Amino acid sequence: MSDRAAKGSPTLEDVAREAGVSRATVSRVINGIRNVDPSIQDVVRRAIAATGYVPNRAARSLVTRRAGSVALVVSGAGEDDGDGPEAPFRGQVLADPFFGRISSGVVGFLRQRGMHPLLMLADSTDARKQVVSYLRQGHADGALLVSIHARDPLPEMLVGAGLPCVLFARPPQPVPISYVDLAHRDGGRLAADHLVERGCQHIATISGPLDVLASQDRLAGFRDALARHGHPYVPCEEGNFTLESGERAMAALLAQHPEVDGLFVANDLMAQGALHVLREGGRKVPEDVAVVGFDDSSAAASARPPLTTVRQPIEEMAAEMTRLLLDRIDQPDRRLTSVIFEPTLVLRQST
Amino acid sequence: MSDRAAKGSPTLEDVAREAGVSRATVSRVINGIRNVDPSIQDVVRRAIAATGYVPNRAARSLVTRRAGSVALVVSGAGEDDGDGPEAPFRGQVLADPFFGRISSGVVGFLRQRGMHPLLMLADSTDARKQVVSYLRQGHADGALLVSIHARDPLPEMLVGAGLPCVLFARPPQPVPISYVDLAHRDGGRLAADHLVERGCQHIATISGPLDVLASQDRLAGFRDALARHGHPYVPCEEGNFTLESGERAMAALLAQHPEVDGLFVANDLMAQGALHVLREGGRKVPEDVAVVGFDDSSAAASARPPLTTVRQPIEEMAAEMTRLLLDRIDQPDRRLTSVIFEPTLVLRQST
DNA sequence: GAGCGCTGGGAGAGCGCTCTCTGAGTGTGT
DNA sequence: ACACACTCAGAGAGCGCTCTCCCAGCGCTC
Repeated sequence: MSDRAAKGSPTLEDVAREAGVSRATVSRVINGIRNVDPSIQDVVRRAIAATGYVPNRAARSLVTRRAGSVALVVSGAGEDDGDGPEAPFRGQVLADPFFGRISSGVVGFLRQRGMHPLLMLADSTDARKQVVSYLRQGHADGALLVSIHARDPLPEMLVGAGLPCVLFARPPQPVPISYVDLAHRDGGRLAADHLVERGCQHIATISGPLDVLASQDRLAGFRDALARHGHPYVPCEEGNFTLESGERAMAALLAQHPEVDGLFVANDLMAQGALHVLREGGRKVPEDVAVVGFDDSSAAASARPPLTTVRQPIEEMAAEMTRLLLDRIDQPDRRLTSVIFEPTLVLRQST
Repeated sequence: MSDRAAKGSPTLEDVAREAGVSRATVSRVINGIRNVDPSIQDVVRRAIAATGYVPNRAARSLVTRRAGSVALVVSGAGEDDGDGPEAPFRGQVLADPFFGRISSGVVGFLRQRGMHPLLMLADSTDARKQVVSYLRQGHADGALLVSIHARDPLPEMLVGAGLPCVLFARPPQPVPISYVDLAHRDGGRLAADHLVERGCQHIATISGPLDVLASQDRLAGFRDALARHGHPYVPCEEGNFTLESGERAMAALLAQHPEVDGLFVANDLMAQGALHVLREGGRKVPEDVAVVGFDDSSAAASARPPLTTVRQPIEEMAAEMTRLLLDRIDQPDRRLTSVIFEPTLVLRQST
């Protein structure tokens, strides 16, 4: 007790002495490997408890060459660079609940394995380099990558550095990386089927930015389904996923197509903006116009009326992404695998 | 090149050989210590570039006894325990934009020092134990603690384990820990002064849960200021920071005090709920009722009308919290310091 | 010119762990 | 009875780095 206090925390050696066995045996017990006599296991475990031993992570990973942790990297938001280092809060990416739900899923999954993610932001060329070099130092065994926009070079940089890596969402260019994604087309289809079923005759949509794959797919799925239902033409305004852009798009739609009675909006935040404009325009939702959102974010529940919306199982997707990464770290040679999740329709009062 | 590929990544030894100096010298150059001849520094740097050397984090922290990273721990949300481990997504804490803004501030500050936080959730007794043991293994040199509610035992557990630690928000019980906090009373005062100045005569408030220190302080500051302005009595309904509770509280307030023409709500989300109820009740905001929120969250900007609100500089607070922790890690013996931030009033259309 | 401090660099001892190798002890087959 | 396999535990060599010695060289004082 006293000498331990002087020497810092107890080591394997201390436990071994306490238990009257060798370091190797204690190590075996701790890592649960090979055949150790049960009675000796007991003695060792008692010694561990007595000394209050905790394995030293650095020493362990020095020899195993494993960090025992993974990084959660949020990338993008800085295609254009040359940004000053004096902008530490630039980009509210982390404050986006979408990202929060991903963290939730990742943390929830990792903790079951006694792990915790390293949170990193890669929003400029410099930051991306820093991330790669940091990971190469062995701070993490792999990376979970949430990329904000197209043409992000980070996935390739990580693969180039030999780091296991899984993406959230399919990469725009084909890169040999595992990923999880949502069947966005099916989400669009769900919305379309629902609006038709509700009896809407004049259906329009507000899409996300069309350089984003997910936006394209949601729109395509929506249009395809409507075409099958006999609506070959669907008015569409493009937004950029913000509330204001939703308001703008709705106003434009209303001006050009005042007869609209059914609306699909590519995310909940824009849908909330659309609701504002519809209300100001004197349209009742859902009586005059039925509105379907996308994501099932908190904005959907807090909108008035609450939004019917296409739900992405983000937490489950994030958990699966994490599982894929851990698998890959364990077996680097295994074939790449990707998992596509199906969206579901959440019915609320807006339709 | 070829032998390096065979042996994994290059080590100090490799760089030393390439540069024709000793390991120690290379180490000195990398860590920028002591006097190394500039010409030799140059040679070494070239050798580092040539070999593509990256220092091995594990080896380094084994000898320095420093992890070189800190943990961001979100605690609480599980006073009551005995929860099954099968609930990985329980608690949407991480999806809360409030927490997102904290992460943003922390990450933004740390990255300037080439560091990244470890994200941990401590929402049950088991999880808290796991967190402490994980940190004791040396995964991080200290913890940033965001505690969700009162009587969280984690701060004391961490201090007990000898881990440097800084809290976001003042601990309910006096614990010898540094913290950052907002002058919540001043926030309440700002709201009161503003409503009085706007000419409101019948002022009411919706408070947060009154077992939370911040809620108490906001209410007390609000009441004190109103009393000074000659409003000794202020109707108050207690909410729990959710949208629904804001709706409920507003309905109750409206029923008992239909004459209300000024309202202070202890957070933006509840204020948004209040706005819904006011609109349904046919009251115009701000003409009939002026509404002030708290936080300046995204809900404030997306509300209709946009909310006048008391702004917490969360990112700055988080950055300062991080600075305090790093200071403490560097100089463990230094006196505890805490920093209180002043709120500001953000004027929008709701008043 | 002997003694001194001061600077620049090398040698080498670990940090705490894992893991291979070795060897003692215990069955099992013929 | 002996060879052989098999189980279990210890010895010891590192993993890659830092950091404390230690020593060589140089310029200075007296």
